[in-house]
Amino acid sequence: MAAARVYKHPETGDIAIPRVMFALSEPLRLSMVQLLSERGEVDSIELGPDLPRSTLTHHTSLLRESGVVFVRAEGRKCMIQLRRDDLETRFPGLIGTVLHGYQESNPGMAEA
Amino acid sequence: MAAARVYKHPETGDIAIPRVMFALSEPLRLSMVQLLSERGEVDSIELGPDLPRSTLTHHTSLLRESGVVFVRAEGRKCMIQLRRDDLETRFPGLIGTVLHGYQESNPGMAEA
DNA sequence: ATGCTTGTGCGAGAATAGTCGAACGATATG
DNA sequence: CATATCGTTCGACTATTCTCGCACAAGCAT
Repeated sequence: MAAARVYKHPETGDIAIPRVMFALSEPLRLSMVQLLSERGEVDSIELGPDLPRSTLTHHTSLLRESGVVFVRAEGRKCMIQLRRDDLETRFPGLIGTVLHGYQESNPGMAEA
Repeated sequence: MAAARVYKHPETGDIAIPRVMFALSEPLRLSMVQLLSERGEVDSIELGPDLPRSTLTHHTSLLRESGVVFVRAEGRKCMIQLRRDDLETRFPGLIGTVLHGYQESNPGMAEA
């Protein structure tokens, strides 16, 4: 039986640069994307274990709707990963340079 | 004699990626940066000839304070240009891929 | 069946962002 | 000197975003 929760994602061609830029303009979401870049697919709870659940849902929804991440339900979990290939297709090098710039100012985050 | 208006710009090292992403997340500012990319230094009025002047100032100030552009006064004019070299230093390839992505969805803008 | 875990959606409050008119000041022109 | 041009600032209004408590529902364990 299909998962109860099915998530809608924009088609690769419909990913809009202003929305991607906006999604990556908030430090909290930037840190989430940084973590996804390192770890591949994770349970969304790992992106903000101390956040209130509605705050976490708000940000993961924005990342999904902007086309930055894929989300799929796995039982009651919510698995999330970077849409790296689609973002590379549409905006080559964007994620790499943004995360590199991010790590320059937040070097300690990688160990978290 | 020095220009009456002297503009403050962040040092290259102080340009923060979230602020750059934010500056480039608004379609109006994206179109301004697209135009600067093509024409080099221009009178700021060329970025939005039909905009109310306070709206134009609001956006040009945000672009300057985020580190995306250089601004200098020339008499009563306001000359503005992309900080291309500094942005390439800090975030290699960012501007190129963002503007390429922007033009994919707004092909007619180049002739404006 | 009950209890726990986790996500979602609603709604509220606070903060931020976008728009822009009006007033003012500096520069340039007549 | 008067007028025109253009930028800035203030303040107001509207819109959007961020945070998050609460209630509810689905999945899982007991």
